[in-house]
Amino acid sequence: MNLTVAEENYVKAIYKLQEGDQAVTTNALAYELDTKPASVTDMAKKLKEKKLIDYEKYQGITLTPEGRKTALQIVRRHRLWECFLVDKLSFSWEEVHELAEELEHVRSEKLINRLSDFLGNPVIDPHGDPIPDAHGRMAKPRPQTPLDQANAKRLVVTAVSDQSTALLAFLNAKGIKLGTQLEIVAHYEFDNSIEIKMKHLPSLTISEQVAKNIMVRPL
Amino acid sequence: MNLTVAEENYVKAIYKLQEGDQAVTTNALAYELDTKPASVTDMAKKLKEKKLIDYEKYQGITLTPEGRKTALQIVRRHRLWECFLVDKLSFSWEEVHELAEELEHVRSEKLINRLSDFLGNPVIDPHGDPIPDAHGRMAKPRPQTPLDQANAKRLVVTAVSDQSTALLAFLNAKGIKLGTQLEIVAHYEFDNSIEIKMKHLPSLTISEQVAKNIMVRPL
DNA sequence: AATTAAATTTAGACAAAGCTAAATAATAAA
DNA sequence: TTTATTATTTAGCTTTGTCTAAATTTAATT
Repeated sequence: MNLTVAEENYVKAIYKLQEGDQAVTTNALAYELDTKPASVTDMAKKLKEKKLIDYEKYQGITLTPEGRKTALQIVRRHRLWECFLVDKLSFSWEEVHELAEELEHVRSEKLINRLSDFLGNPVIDPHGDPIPDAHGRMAKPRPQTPLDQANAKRLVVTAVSDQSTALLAFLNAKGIKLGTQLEIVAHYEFDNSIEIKMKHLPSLTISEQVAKNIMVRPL
Repeated sequence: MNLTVAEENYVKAIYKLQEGDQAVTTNALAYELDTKPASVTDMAKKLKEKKLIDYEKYQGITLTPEGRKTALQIVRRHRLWECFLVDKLSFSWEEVHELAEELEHVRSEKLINRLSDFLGNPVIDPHGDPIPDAHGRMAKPRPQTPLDQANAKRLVVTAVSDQSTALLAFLNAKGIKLGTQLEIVAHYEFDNSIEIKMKHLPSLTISEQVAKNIMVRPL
């Protein structure tokens, strides 16, 4: 099936938002893709036509098996390019997302399989996310929660989910990166902030807004 | 300046067709881009607006200095990706054109400069064409003529200019590739064919049509 | 159950990039 | 220098992906 770049981006976003079998809402998708709900409705009709999603008016969106397969291909391409940029071209992990976002739309099985071989068939990308293989099989993402929902005290950063350049640059400035160990000092409900502490550094207060995008697992 | 993929393709094609100061015609550009003259006229107006070309009704198209700079950036990206695909991912030279055609539209100076470093800053691509450096400077293409216009007898293949997949596959089947040495046995005017001979192989007849796209230099 | 609020969809419009068919300009031929 | 031919442009339409504003449906709250 020949998809446009826009269609691929929708499929990828639906995959990202679809937890389990819950349908993705029009609004959530519009927010994720930085577009308007009306545009999402339009595209939903097209993707349904192409049998990539199940969609009934007002009922939200879920990927079909075919749609899921497509999404996994795109995710594979994205994550392999991220590996390439970091491992071979010495980019830092917070720089690669936007570039991979473009490179992922070059559709060639042969290219991507050779790229994978060239990189030694990696199974996780620089953000700690697993890479689907050529058949769409992928390691289960390690149990991770957003930092604002973590209950354990001592944690390690495993990924950053909403990969806007601004956020990544912010984290970089604070010295927070993949593998960073930190502990939660306090969670202030009254102003939605979290105080964290990293070794050898003074403690640091961040907003829940930011914390939501930092994925961690217990150490 | 932010160009669309279509605009980049036009600029690149104009660069390719513009020999010296001669203006490129609407028809030639339409043929090169596999589109219609009316579409070229439309795009010419946009590119003039963006100051990438000089264009007056019925007078043909030439690149402005700014347009030439843009074209050289695109050519640089294209040729570096071709090197990457051949040198690092083991593609053969006739496979890479279409992939590079897509990769070239990922616009990032940093990416392309790092890619160049990673490849050892090559100065010619797998087709034998020179690669512009980061400032748009490029070695003069070596003196080469299309095979149908060669006067010397003993020749070496330096490039293939019209890089359609069909043509490249045809040449591959015949064993003609970059660096192949051959001699012209005879040029038959009456049916526009050329008989050539490669070492250790029986002689071979090809059409002028094909020969036009094989660039050679005297050996 | 009725009303309000929120989410979603429809209707109509726009920009980009292309097309066809018709009109016009430039060039070549008689 | 007319006429015929070829090249180019214009006019109007199509598709893709987006938008805003209005209408409608679903969900939440009285």
